[in-house]
Amino acid sequence: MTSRWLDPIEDHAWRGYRRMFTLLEAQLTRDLAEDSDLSMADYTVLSNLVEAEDRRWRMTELADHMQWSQSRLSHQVKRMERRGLVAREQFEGDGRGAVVVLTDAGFEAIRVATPGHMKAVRKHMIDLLDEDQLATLADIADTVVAHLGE
Amino acid sequence: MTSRWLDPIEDHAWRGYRRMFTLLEAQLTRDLAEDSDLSMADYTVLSNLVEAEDRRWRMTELADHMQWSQSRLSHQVKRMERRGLVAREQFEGDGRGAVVVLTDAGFEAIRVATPGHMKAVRKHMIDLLDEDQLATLADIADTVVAHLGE
DNA sequence: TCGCAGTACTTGACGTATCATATAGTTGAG
DNA sequence: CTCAACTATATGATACGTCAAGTACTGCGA
Repeated sequence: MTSRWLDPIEDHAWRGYRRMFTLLEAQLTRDLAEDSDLSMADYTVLSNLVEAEDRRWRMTELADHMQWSQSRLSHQVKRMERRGLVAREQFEGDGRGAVVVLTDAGFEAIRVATPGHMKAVRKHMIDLLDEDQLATLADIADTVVAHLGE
Repeated sequence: MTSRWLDPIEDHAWRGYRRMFTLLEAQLTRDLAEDSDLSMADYTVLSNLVEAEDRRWRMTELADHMQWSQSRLSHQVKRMERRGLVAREQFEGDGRGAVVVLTDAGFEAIRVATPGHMKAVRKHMIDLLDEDQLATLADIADTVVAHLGE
């Protein structure tokens, strides 16, 4: 059924991409869980907060930045709040607004987890590729993201 | 925090890849849901069954082939069975074995869904890339999959 | 042929993602 | 100044995915 829709090169690229991301996601999730008690979702939220000024971010803006739905972020933050990784504050100047803040525990959690996680990213993907491949991957991603994007 | 772990090209490739796959997955899921009542998981299972001889596959082998856990497949099949897309049969010759079979309804569902889905795959990814990029993407995927693989 | 280790699969609990809906605060037209 | 439309966020239902545990059958050594 495939050859009707994609030629061999396209098919190879598409199936390969699908398989790669399935496996990679599973592996990174496992590695991260092993030495950190964090899920990929936790890690993503925490790393964005760490990179932010003042370790805080307004809900909507963070959701946009991460390209998550507001609902997804809201649920995620609720779970993380329960575990003490983040806290919520009122946004000054707009009674509807909420701000997520990285707690000390959250900061500590990602500080500890990052070296291992980035090692895994290298091991399972980045270090397997040469510079041309990395550059092409970046191009591909930019192209696709620009098309879907914003 | 990034530059400590990845150089600029690596970082660009990595963040780009993550963003691409987040957006692409979401878009394909939405497109598929719009004209088919199928999730990506449904679609994947159905398309593997369609490609199989006799429209059937033993659980373990299908799970291996798709690189899914048995549990994941079992849950998915249960949900699909409930909707009449697949059926389960006993595996002859081993009382423990189970076989998933594509029903007529399941066949019809994927027959109808495939053109639109493949159009979306082209539109949001394949047709955006030139032949070199596709070939490189296939290489990258093969490399990563071989590393993680089997 | 007994019994136990191993294999095939299912189930339950829980975290995660989506959509639809609810709630509360804001803003602008009149 | 009021109210309807809009925005920011939260929540409930349900689908999805993982891990751990359970059930049931197989096969093999003693």
